[in-house]
Amino acid sequence: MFRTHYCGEVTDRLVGQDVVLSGWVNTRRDHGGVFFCDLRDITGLVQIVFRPEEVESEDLQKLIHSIRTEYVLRVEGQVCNRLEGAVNPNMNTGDIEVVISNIEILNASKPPVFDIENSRDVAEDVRLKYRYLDLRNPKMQDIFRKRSFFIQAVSDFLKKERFMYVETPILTKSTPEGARDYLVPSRVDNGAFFALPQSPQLFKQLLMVSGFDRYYQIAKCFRDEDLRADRQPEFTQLDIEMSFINEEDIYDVLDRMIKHTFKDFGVNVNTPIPRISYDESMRRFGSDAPDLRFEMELNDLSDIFIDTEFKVFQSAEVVIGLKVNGGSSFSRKDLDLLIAKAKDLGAKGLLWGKYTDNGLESPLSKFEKPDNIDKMIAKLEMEKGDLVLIVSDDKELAQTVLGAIRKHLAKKLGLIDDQDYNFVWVNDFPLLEYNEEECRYFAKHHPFTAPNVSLEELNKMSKDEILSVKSRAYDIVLNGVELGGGSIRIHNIAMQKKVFELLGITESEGREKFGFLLDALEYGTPPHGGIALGIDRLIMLATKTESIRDVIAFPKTQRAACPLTRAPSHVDNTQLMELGLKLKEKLNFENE
RNA sequence: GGGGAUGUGGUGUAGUUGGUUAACACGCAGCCCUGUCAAGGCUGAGAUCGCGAGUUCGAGUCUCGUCGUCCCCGCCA
Repeated sequence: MFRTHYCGEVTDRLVGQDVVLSGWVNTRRDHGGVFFCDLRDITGLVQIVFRPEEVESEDLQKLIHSIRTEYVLRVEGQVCNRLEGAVNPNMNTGDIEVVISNIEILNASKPPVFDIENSRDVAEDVRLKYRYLDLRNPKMQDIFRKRSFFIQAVSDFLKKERFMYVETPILTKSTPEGARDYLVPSRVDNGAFFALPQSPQLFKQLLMVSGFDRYYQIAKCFRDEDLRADRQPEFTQLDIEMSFINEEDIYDVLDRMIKHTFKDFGVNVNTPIPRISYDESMRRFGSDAPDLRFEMELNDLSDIFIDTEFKVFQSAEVVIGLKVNGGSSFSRKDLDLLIAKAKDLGAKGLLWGKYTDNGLESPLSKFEKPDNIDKMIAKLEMEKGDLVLIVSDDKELAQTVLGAIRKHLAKKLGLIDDQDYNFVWVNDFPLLEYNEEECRYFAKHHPFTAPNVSLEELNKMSKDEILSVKSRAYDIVLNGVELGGGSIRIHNIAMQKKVFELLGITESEGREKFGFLLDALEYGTPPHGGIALGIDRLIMLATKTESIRDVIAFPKTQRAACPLTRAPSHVDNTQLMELGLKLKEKLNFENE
């Protein structure tokens, strides 16, 4: 028997009892005679004491002094109250200790590459190379415990709501829209490739066609795009789909699910979760994932400057201002940094104005009528000491740039209460967006999202009118981070064909890429819709971690590699030949 | 593809305007030590400063290139 109790659960109620514990040596304090050791397992630490006078065997004494950090031990002993003055209030089990009668080294350990307790301060590539050591850190284990509890709470909730868990293929078909696919070559059909799913989107729709009614899955998804602090090529979604529902049913189930599951994080979520339209969110917050934990809204100043003689304003679609309370204390350098940031985000520039006792100190004063400046100050309700930041540009760009600056400043100025969990639904997205580079329309969500107009209406519309059509898509946003999104799907073949047409997907292309879906739509597809939540991001927010890598047990580095396994790796030619593959010769510029 | 940051014993850091034996803490090894919990004391080992080239009498320090890691833009929901 390896244990009767877990280390962190040895309490003063067990005083006098004999226990068996197993775990790792967290720290050891060897006094030559008496020997202390904090033994660690998944539940925490407990101090074990070895007193030489209580053990006769000299071999055992030798063994004890050979114990090193991270050795794996099995100990037998008696739970005792600690001696007077020896209680450790910083330890959960600090009022007791286990006095050892026997000890067994189950396994030795090389000295750990880094200090387990402080592993989070170690360079990340080292942590990832020795991830199994990094994950011994209790803070890391706590993250994964929360992650696990969340998944279990979700499953419990969805079970009660009559959802069925179904697994969908990992080896599937490459589809044109969306992110770059990860490809897997077929051995049986050389030259053909599977793709790893970017999401189980089409399969869950097919399950609705099958009459499964309500489906969910903890689904691994793969997207071969560049990584970020909150983006991994392989990530996990909570994928949900429901039949015979509309948006309200989605909002209802998700509101209750989020409330239920966030209880585990000690967070009370007020429901119903408020909703905001895409247009309003862009207008007020400059983002389709607004952070509502603080105010500081964007303000459209276009009408004030309608008669401007300032060329920059004349040529722009909109003039948008962002008032920063107390911002006139910003230094020239602060402002330069903001200007650089704005330009980095694609703005042509960023104007500023400090409202002080001398009026508005601003580069704008040279060019703009005093009257207009006064109107702006009035509209923004500026007070002495405030700052205004102005971007004039195309509408979406100006909004996005100021939206990013808004978030940046809120962080910098400490406007955000980090105990706050602010959920919001964003809906009424445009159905389509125009891509300038490829000169065609793309689905804002994906090509299977239902428009919120009927097919008859859609057929009657001009190109311009169609651009203003909204979709039945929705995103759930937490603290300015898009947690997930979904939509009511198209369940009618004619509508699906129409949307493909709008997207420039030809009849034959649609048939080739999505033929199975088009077929299915003709066999009695129920109205349906769903949503997918990014589990990794959700756990990041719930555990207040800065990096998605902290909530994934074995994550990839920015170059999409795994320092632990050294994947991806080269394979030998036999393997390639079986797959009908040959590597392109590497170009060699040795003799320059 | 672009911009930025960074790389010094096992780990975390220091290293002044280029100057000779690269410092400190933790860890590690040996010895001592019976109440510690960052145990303590003594002794010791361990880095040619990511790699390559260059400038220089002399490079951890300057220049260029390269590789890794991280952040951001593009890309991606």
